Amino acid sequence: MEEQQLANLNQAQRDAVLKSEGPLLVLAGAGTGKTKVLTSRIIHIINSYLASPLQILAVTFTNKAAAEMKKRIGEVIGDQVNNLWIGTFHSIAARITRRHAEIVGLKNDFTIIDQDDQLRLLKQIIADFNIDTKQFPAKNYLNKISRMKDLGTVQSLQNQGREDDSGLPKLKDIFALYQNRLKSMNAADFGDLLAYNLEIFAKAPEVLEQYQNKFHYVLVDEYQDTNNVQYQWLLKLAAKYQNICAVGDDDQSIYSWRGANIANILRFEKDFANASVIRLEQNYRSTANILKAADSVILNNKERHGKTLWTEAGEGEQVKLLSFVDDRSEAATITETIANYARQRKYKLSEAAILVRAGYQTRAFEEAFIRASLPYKIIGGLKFYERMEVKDAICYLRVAANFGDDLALSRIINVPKRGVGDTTINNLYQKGKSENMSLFLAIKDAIAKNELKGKAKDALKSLLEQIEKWRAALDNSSLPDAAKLILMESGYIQMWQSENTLESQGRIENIDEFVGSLAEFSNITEFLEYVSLVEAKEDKSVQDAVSVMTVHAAKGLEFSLVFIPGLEDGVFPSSRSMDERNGLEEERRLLYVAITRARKELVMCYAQTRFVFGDYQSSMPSRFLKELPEGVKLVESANSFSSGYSYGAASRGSSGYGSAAQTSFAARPQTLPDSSDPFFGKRVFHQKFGYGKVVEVEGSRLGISFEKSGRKTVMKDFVALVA
DNA sequence: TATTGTGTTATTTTT
DNA sequence: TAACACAATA
Repeated sequence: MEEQQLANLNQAQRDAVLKSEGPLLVLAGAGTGKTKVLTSRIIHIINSYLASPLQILAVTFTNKAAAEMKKRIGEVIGDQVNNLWIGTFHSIAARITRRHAEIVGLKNDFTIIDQDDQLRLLKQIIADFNIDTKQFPAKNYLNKISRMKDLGTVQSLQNQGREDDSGLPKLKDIFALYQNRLKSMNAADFGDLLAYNLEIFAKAPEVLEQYQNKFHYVLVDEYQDTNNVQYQWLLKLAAKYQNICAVGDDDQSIYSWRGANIANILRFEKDFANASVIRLEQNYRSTANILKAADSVILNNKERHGKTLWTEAGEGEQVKLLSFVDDRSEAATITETIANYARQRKYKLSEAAILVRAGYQTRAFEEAFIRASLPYKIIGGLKFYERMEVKDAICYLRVAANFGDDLALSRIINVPKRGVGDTTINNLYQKGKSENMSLFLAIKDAIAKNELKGKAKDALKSLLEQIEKWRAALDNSSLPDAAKLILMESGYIQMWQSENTLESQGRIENIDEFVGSLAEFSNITEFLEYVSLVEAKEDKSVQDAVSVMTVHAAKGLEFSLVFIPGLEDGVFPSSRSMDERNGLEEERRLLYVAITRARKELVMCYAQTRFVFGDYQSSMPSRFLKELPEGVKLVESANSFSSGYSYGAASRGSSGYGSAAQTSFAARPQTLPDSSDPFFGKRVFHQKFGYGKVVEVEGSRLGISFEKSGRKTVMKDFVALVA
């Protein structure tokens, strides 16, 4: 059994599995079998009796990754898998916090609030502060507070006499109030879960010791994405046995804006004495050409351990680079290419993916796919439990389950409309605050003391009565039955029914699905824990469809055929990143992630002009394209006039503008501004911008002062000289 | 209180 | 463009 496990591994993988003692960093490149190593390692530890499952801690970032590992391990060791401490950072931290909640001033049934609730709460708090919310939106406070929790800089804010560097007025006070309110609601946000663990460990060393003694082996997935608090947490838990195995890829660190600190993986050997480092460099996913492209891009980064992926697979198809006049022809041609491949049975639709830098780019593809009637799915966006109607429904349940849940109550108090306006709600909220009672009790009190008038009074009175009745329903009937009753009696379903649009019908369907899904839970608490920490199951509605998603969302996935559109300065790399510190390195890693998703074919594209936020923007090809290896050819200068959308025009265009066809874009030497160029100073015509005069020439790029649209930079191939 | 109009502003989002 | 917040109004 043991030998069979090891026989499936290459030398480096085997080394990583067998080196069970002491700190180990496994630098696992894309597609090198990192999950295999993690699972084999755990199986090896158990089967060699180095430790029992209860003594192993394995943390991931996503439920998906945790579930995958659990499944693979379970296939070998059976039910024992359930004794492992395996899960996301947040779920394990929640588990520990619940056990010792009293140490941090919570009850063990505290609720975990999501971003929506966080924002709602912050808005309430900020409202009392006379802050210009235009200049300083609550969102900014939320971001800052989350980041502080990730980075563990909360203490420094509290201890400092002066305000912090964020420029957000009263941040310190608002933060303090925010924490107070959470505490009094017996609630914690995501950042708190980890932070409370550290607080527990600090306040109760015997508790820390208990866990340190318990966990003989600690394993971490995606180590490059850990934030400072997670890092401290791991350091503490692994302190006694020092058997920490961190698996990750510094080249795939793409979440710094969420607090991930790439330094954690870069300085691993300094943090842990006698640490070993093993590199997994044999790639089982992509062709040699794709790996070459990935490597030659990432080589330009300085902040990295350095590794080179290789494969036993052949060269494969050449990586392609396409250029377009605009984003619509880009989308049209990509769509057509995928459709052709599918028709030829070369790739199934589900084997193709379009990876974009930013969400707004998906729209052009959505339109193109609808036009071509090709099945597609946009991955990302709202998750099931985040949809408005589902959240509303959940909040009804939350209020019924817990009258003190102010956040949930304030969400549904006037949905459907009950004639309870902002002023009423605000007054009640103030009353609750000054008399130190929940919103629910404040309303009750106000009704008893006759402090409300007419419409609002009657509406709130009956709402309160209903809520109390619903609590009984929750106690006495099954979860789906209770939910059905609540959503009917509250008038919530009726509200959507009377709207009677396609959209509202969809919402009702979602509500039905939501109610049905409740059957899997035995009580409301169990369900609420599930929604707060576990993402909804995957959308299984469309099977064979092209995937369109952001590069971030594609991490960890693979596709035979990958398109990366929008490779222009300002899109990829994004304009914001270009002036952020270390921004470009992270963008480059992002591109590296995108490239390494491809198994067989990779097509990269850029467009001359792009319709962004209501008007046309012209842009230069991405600076990263210069970093591609020589073999990557601009194979086709594909043009079409967006007005026609015609595929015929696209192919005609490619012969008409063939001058770029044979040029190796990436290999072309950098040229300096050239005033001797034949274009310089000439009057030219551009399809989109009309007539203009060339005022600057840099290689194939022309700076043109257009008569109508002003100064733009465009590629030489897209303008024609006029007499 | 609810509706309508105006202005502002646009990355990435594992829990 | 389109989504959102907020102010002015019915």
